[in-house]
Amino acid sequence: MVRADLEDIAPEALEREKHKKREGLRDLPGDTSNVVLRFAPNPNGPLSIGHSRGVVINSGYAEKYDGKIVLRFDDTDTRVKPPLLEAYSWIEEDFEWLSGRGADVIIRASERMPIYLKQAKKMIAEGYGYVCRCEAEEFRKFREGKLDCPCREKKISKNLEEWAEMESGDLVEGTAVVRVKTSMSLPNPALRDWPALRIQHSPHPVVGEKYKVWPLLDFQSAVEDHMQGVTHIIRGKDLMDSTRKQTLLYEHFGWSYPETLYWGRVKVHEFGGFSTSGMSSSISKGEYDGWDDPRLPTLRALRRRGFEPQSLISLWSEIGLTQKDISISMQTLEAFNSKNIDGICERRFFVSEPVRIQIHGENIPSEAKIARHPDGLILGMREWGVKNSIFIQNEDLIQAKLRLKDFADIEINGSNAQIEGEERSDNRPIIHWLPEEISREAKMFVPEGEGIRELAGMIEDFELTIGEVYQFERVGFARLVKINNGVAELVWLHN
RNA sequence: GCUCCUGUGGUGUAGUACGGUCCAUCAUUCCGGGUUUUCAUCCCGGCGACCCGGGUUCAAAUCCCGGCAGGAGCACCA
Repeated sequence: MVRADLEDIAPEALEREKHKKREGLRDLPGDTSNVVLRFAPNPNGPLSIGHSRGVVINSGYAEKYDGKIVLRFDDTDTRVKPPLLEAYSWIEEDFEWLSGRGADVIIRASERMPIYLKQAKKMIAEGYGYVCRCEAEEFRKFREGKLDCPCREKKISKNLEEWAEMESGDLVEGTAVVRVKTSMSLPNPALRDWPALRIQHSPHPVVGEKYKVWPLLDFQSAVEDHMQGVTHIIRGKDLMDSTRKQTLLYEHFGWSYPETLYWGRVKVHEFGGFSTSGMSSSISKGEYDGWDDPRLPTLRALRRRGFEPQSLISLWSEIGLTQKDISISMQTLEAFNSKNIDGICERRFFVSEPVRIQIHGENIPSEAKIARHPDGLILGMREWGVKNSIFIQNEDLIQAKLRLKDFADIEINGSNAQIEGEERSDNRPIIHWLPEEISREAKMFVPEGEGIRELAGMIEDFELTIGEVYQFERVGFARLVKINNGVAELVWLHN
């Protein structure tokens, strides 16, 4: 009835935008007039592909709302995940490479300790925090049984006294912790009097032995987000309870908690269980060459192989911000990358497992010209001098009649090839090849399972630039990383 | 055990707040074809999905209830 009326009055009102996929990032909730976002990694290694989601999504929103982004190093643990001094600048570089710009504000939690310590003392003084002397195991029982820990009822003055002992270093590690006094009867056990600061006497790589008490993530992060005026927190949904814990703290301090969004767990099919600390120890054991080893899921490795930052941006934008736990494949990233680089990569030949053959014929052309790029996106030709001796791939040798790309039709007999004509005369297979004079020894490193396969071959020695990604025709994309004793070293990218 | 999150083709995603026009979008993979002196790029076509069971309703991917499955937190890690 209503619908029938509408059809008369305003038929366009019934038109619904269907069959359309939403483009770009979903709108941010809340006040978006002055967006401040943050990206907060632990500086215990360079950024990995997993971190890249945070960089891409946060920078995407910063751009969308003309907001600011804070890069904060959460380096308040010297024991379990100790900071790596070099990692701070690595991360800044990785961030800039990926987002195309530096962060608006860069801070290290370790440099902001006075603020956290002051806030902790305030919390204790106001009776919202207390020094708990229970052992971890002991407290676990109280938490599980919804029982108050005896330390909970201590007088504020006593708590402040013990806090002073913690700060001064008089208390040894493990003998005291500052807890936020929420409630022990909360249905969610994670929120019951959660720990905010603990004693750590081991030196910090940045500030040394200056501090004896260090905040845990939930406390440090909560305080710092407020100090920086963060309006929107985008974090993994494994940190949902952090939001709940921190909200309780904010309520106590009379602050208002930022809008919070979450993403789910991401697994990259090709990279099973890599953790920053795991990679770190594998590298020091010599199992990998370094953080940019092509088998590693670090941004440095992807960069070294030849991935463009735009490809990561496309990937994460396509995935968007969802709370689903997902499992993605490098194939998807590679598809984006192929599209991004195909038009800008010069073509070259790489003859793997080369076989030398002699070419014979009446009038062998003395030179060959092959386009730098087949679609003319890059102008110009690769020009070679040609004599009798050439290399072709061992696997191409089995064919009898072949065409040497952009050169001549041939027929192979043993290790000799007869030229049948320069023009293409039929649709015999076309292979890539190299005159001996233009060939340079090369090694291509192809990650394969746990190891790296070293593919020996000859690379076309025509205007090679170190650091450049080339598309090797009929082979795939690879990056020229160096020329070592005359041997070109290539790192495989993808097909 | 307690608390929480998520379930749309092989993978990822749109649609779900306001139920219909959704025989369900787009990307990627895969399959087939076209262009191409690369097994690249590009173009065309195809296969393929609403976790299950009830309920409400003329009508459910969408609302309700109950299952099931996957993931996370309950660290003196981040």
